[in-house]
Amino acid sequence: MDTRDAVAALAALAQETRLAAFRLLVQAGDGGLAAGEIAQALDVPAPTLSFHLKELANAGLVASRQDGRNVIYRTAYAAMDELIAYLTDNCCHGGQCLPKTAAVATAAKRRAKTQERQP
Amino acid sequence: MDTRDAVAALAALAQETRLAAFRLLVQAGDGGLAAGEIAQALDVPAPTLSFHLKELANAGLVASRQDGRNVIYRTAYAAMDELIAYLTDNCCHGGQCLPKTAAVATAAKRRAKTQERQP
DNA sequence: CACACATTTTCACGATTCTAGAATGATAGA
DNA sequence: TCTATCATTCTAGAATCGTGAAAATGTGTG
Repeated sequence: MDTRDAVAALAALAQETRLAAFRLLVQAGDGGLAAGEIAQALDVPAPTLSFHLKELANAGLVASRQDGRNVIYRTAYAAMDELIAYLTDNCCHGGQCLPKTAAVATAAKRRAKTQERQP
Repeated sequence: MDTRDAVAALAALAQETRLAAFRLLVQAGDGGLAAGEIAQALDVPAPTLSFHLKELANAGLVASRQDGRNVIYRTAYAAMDELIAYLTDNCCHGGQCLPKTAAVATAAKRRAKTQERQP
């Protein structure tokens, strides 16, 4: 994940409704949630939610699939993982944040070598 | 760190110039950097940088101190740690992101009990 | 095919954010 | 005190973002 992607992911999460929607999807797990369910749970008009889900999708943080006439959204854990790896690696130089987070920084570096997931 | 703080921190980092400044400060380490040095390094006009540094400071991600006629900024590692803890805890439910990041989630929970740093 | 329903797209408006020139405040040295 | 330097605040214009009504698209059912 490069800086451009990181800024996009951070911007996607830096909005109350979107963060709430994302957290809801994380809670929902791999099964995901229909757009309507999210809209109802968050008490947000459908068009507004659709706008935000699109933002999250553009940032690669969620994926969608059609299920009948519903659209099911689910979190893309890989993207979230990459974001956290970016933060621990670039913004916690040498694991200065917390001793325990240093372990992740190294995991992040290892991931960087493996590279290429989602095109 | 509650959701409000998390959104503020994410918003603070979700901007190219601010993320670049923050990364620079992380690289600089505990010694920090003068506002002018950052402005020069990033090739950004002083008023623009000042605006962004203020945003970072408001989000609690950086701290400043006066040193002669310079103002030295340094990263507030605790805040960054809390942000990462929030993300791993709330957006990687059960460490689904990556096996290795699960360790951090537990560290985050442990931190939550310890609580209270910076007022 | 016609209908009902879920979602997305389009559009317009107001609010917020980003940018940088000009002016102001603070500090050190002559 | 005067001057130079560094940083911030003031200000205004441009750009971006968030919102929700109305219309359009797609999907399953009768």
